[in-house]
Amino acid sequence: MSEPRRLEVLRAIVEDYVHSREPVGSKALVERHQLGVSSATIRNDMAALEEEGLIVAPHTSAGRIPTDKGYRLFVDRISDVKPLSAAERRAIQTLLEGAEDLDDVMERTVRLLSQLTNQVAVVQYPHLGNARVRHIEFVLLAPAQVLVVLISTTGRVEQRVITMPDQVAEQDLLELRQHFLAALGGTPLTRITGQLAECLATVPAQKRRNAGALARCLEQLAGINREDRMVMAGTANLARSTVDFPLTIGPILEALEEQVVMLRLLSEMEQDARGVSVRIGRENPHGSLSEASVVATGYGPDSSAKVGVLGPTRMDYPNTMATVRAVARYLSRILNN
Amino acid sequence: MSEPRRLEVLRAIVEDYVHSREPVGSKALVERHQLGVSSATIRNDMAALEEEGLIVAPHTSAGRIPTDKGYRLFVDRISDVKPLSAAERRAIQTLLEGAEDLDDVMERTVRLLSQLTNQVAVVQYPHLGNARVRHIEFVLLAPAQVLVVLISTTGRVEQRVITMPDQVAEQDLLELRQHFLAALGGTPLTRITGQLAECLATVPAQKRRNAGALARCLEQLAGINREDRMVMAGTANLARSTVDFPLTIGPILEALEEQVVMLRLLSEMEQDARGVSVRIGRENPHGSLSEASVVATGYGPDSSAKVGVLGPTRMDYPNTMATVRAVARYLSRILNN
DNA sequence: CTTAGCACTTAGGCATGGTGAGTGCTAACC
DNA sequence: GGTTAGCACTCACCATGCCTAAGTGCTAAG
Repeated sequence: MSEPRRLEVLRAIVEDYVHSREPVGSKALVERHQLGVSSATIRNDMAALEEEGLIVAPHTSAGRIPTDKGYRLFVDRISDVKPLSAAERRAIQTLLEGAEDLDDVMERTVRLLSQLTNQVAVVQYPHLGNARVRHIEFVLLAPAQVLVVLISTTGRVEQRVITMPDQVAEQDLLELRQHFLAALGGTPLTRITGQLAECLATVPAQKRRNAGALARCLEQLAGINREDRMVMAGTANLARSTVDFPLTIGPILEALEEQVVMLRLLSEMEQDARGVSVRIGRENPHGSLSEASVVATGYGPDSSAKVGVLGPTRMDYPNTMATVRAVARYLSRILNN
Repeated sequence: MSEPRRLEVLRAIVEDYVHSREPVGSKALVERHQLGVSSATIRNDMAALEEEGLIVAPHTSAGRIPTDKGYRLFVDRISDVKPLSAAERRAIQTLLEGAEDLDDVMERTVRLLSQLTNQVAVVQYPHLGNARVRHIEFVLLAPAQVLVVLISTTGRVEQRVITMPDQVAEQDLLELRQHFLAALGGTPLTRITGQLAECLATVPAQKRRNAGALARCLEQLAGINREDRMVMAGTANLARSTVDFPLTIGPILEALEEQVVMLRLLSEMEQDARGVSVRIGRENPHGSLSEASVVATGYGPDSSAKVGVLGPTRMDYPNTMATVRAVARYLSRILNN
């Protein structure tokens, strides 16, 4: 009972099951694959695979289906990441290059990914990373209303309108802006709190209240960590793929709506050597995802933000992994500009 | 066979069916409601109602369920809009008042609405309405990179970073800004294209290319009509309510993801005298929504942006209508500040 | 180690029959 | 006229039993 053939049998089972959605038996297996042995031999192999917990029979006399562990072995040791077709590459490239701003890029990415994989796609907004303060603007909208704009070195712009405690003149705002900018310019967004305190100390007392309000606002703007935002698309695919066991779609939709759950899950996923990370079925922390798999990878300069898809454990891993990886690469490239 | 009693029977059927999800028969009806007549009489009434197309029997010997037309009559003539409980009112108020910016308000609104109604909630971003240009800012980020900011009188801020065709000095930008602002200040966002053309004509030739780039960008920013954006929550509720007939959930999810479909649907809905608008089953344009109902209403100063929910035709209309209306009112109030 | 053969298990399809809910109709009643 | 009781009739639904096809594990031989 040779080890390599047993793996080959597992691969065949996974591939057939992913394709047909039905338990696959020994006879069907020898018919559809060139294994060079009889069904009886396959049965022996299958018994061994079942012994190892890689496949199970749903009932006494049905074929076998892979377990989570079986998929895991398949993903880790057996499957190759299939290269994408040229057409797919072109589609990704042209679609992403047409994007106008960051929101648009994110939007297009999820749509594209969900269409290419026929699954639910998810993308996390890029990290602030080591972004620093590049510009600050205070714009007087009304006697006591100020638009505060904070621009980081990554090109990210955050803004908010606040109401000032005291009336404020245009000239004052300009001065305050210079003052803050001088103190904060080049400071990492994660560190501006300390600088702001120092900075405030040197402001003349009668402007202190206004300056304090502005400072608090800047602090909040810097704290808006986009990394905890995500975009999603393709939930309709979920309905299609769970048509056989619609019991689980509710919990999965709930988990997806609870973005916190997905975000934690994504950030926990470390990518392996091949550049993608896979969580299969019960490997997922959240119980409601016990029949779902997540394929994700990082993108961007430090690969800290994640992009990926979610689908049934019975998914086409090689293809999905390839697509996710490709999209992440193009995404990184686009964002470098 | 009195007309009022027949309507009473229809009401009873609708209420029971919404509650139990099962066809309701004549006997059960007289037991659960004080109709003062026997089941035989009810049968006669039911036959008449079926004749009018207000109810149907799924098969020969089951109870009756309301048709779309039956729900329509129920909504239009029979049901009252139930007032919300004090607790619900408080919940709405406190939750919405805690919001920080517009995005946050939208987000909280859909979550709240989907939780209160146990359905899918949808809210359209407010219209630009008759917003006018209030401020323009050009911020030099790098030798040829400029952040363009457009602020409207409604407090909306749109921004984008563009790359200039030629190098540009800080001073030039300041002048261009003054120039544009002088020409555009107070112009409705919908009309700035003409003004921009005039304005460009008076720019010195060597600055023309840069000015043109900035003008195009401003035009685009003004054109970003937030009205064609919407936020959605509670898709998981959809799965729960379609647990009986999961066939339709796929198409509905698709329609929801195709935001265009929903947006057109929402904007087509005119609210009636009671301040809410209802589309029932096949009244919806899109075929995939033939088993769904939409309850929506306008909010904001001119009630042009819409907020509403989507659920199965078998929904608790009185409650849903009351909740949608209440949320819309609080939403309008919040946005007035 | 591989294979053929065989006994064994079981899901799923199909016909059968019984049951209960609900109907429509008719004839009597107020 | 509207209302009611009674009754025959219709189906969905369920349980039962039977059969078949698929697939297995095991054993003994190659």
